[in-house]
Amino acid sequence: MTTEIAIENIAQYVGQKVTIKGWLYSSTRKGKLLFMRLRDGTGITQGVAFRPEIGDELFETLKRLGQESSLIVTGEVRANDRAPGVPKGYEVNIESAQVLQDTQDYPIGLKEHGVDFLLDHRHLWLRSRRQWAIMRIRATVKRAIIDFLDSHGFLNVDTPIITPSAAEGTSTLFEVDYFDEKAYLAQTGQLYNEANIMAFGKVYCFGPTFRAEKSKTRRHLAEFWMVEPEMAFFDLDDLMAFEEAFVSYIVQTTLEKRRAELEVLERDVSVLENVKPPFPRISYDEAIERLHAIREATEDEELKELLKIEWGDDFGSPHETELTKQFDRPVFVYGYPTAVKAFYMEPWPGRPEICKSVDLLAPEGYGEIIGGSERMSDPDLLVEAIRRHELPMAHYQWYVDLRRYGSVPHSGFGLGLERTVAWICGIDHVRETIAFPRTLTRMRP
RNA sequence: UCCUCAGUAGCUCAAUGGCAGAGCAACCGGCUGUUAACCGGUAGGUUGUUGGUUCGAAUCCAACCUGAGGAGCCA
Repeated sequence: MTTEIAIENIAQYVGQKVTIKGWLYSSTRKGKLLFMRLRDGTGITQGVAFRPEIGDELFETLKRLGQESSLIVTGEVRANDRAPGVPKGYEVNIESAQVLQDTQDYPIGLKEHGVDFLLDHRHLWLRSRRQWAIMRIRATVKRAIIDFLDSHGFLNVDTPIITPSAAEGTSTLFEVDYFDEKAYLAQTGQLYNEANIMAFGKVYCFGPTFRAEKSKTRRHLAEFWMVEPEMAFFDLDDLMAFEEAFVSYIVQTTLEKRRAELEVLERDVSVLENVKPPFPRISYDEAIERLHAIREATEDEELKELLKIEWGDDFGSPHETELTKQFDRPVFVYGYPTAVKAFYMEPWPGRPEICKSVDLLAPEGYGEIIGGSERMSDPDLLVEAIRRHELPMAHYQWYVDLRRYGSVPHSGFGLGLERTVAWICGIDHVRETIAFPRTLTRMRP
């Protein structure tokens, strides 16, 4: 009588006979001894086959199995410090095995490969240890996001993906044919969220979003996931306090639940352990001063050139990177110039040239993971802003209505899932944080 | 759209004007503690494409194709 187990729970079965259904990840032969690393989707463990114990026939069969062959093995679990795996330190002494398919010529070896090759084989690449760890962490981050919001009085309300016009009037969007009318894939659900909060108080949408920008960097995807919470009766200070609690919860939950995966990725978790409130808050004005000082101090001529900035300019990626290097946790930058931000942000009282916006920049060069703001609540100012940005007023009539019927101060933000996961995992490209990335040059597999 | 870099065996790379090579993977054999093992052997090539320079081009030149990194824009 054997128990079918998941490898992630193997520690509970030391001394017991178990069955594992999975795939051969790699194997090493040593004469009469055969070490088989087996994966079942929940972890990796080592199967040990000893020729005199299992007989020549089965030993020969197992010895010749190719990488990624599918099989079912049965044997006793024992603890052994030398055994590798996730979790490590356990192995199964193979007594019997059933081969479902002997795979030969699996394309992805255990040695290093180039990005182009790996992306062409993404459907198989997902099976490798690092990718497996990243996707498990992504699922945990997603779960933490939903749990936090659901337990803080938020209602999950889905927003449309097909929209009639650019919500913010800035990005390039994917065009679709909507029954002979031009429509676009949504780049944000925010405007709809603003309608929803007036009905439900606090809401969030969480889904895929689309940008047709021809961006070709480690921080960009054409299709990515964004969670957008929106809150009625929330000002900019409330917003920052909420965001830091939210991000801290996500990071601490991941640390707690995905230690083994972070270890696979060789992530320095001490950096993540710092991610607790309060986060430093600096104004845009102060950020510009800091950047000028950094620029003065650097000897690097190239960096000096990249860091050129004047009040009123938006930050580029080099600016964000240098700025975040000064802190050991995410940093808020608030009060950006109105001119570089979207039309709907509330003006700063007494300083109309800046607005009540706030971005959260992740440390270690990961850049902006959250963009948010207090939204404009005065109907007349909003109409004026829509005109100033030359947006089609007819499309925004309903949005202005929200300020005509019971307008309240309200705020919200969007958090990019892939950038957040990349930062938590400590990996250098967002394309590895989603199962099938869509980039400027890749739509397959 | 612009800038930079790359393309050679299934994979990762070397060969910079003179016989196209190595490691891994594959195949054959050996080993009772492997961890991307190790040891011996076998097989594996239209050097991204087209044109040019040259006695001779993977190497130099031009155009193109493909990919990567970055800028801009953004999460």
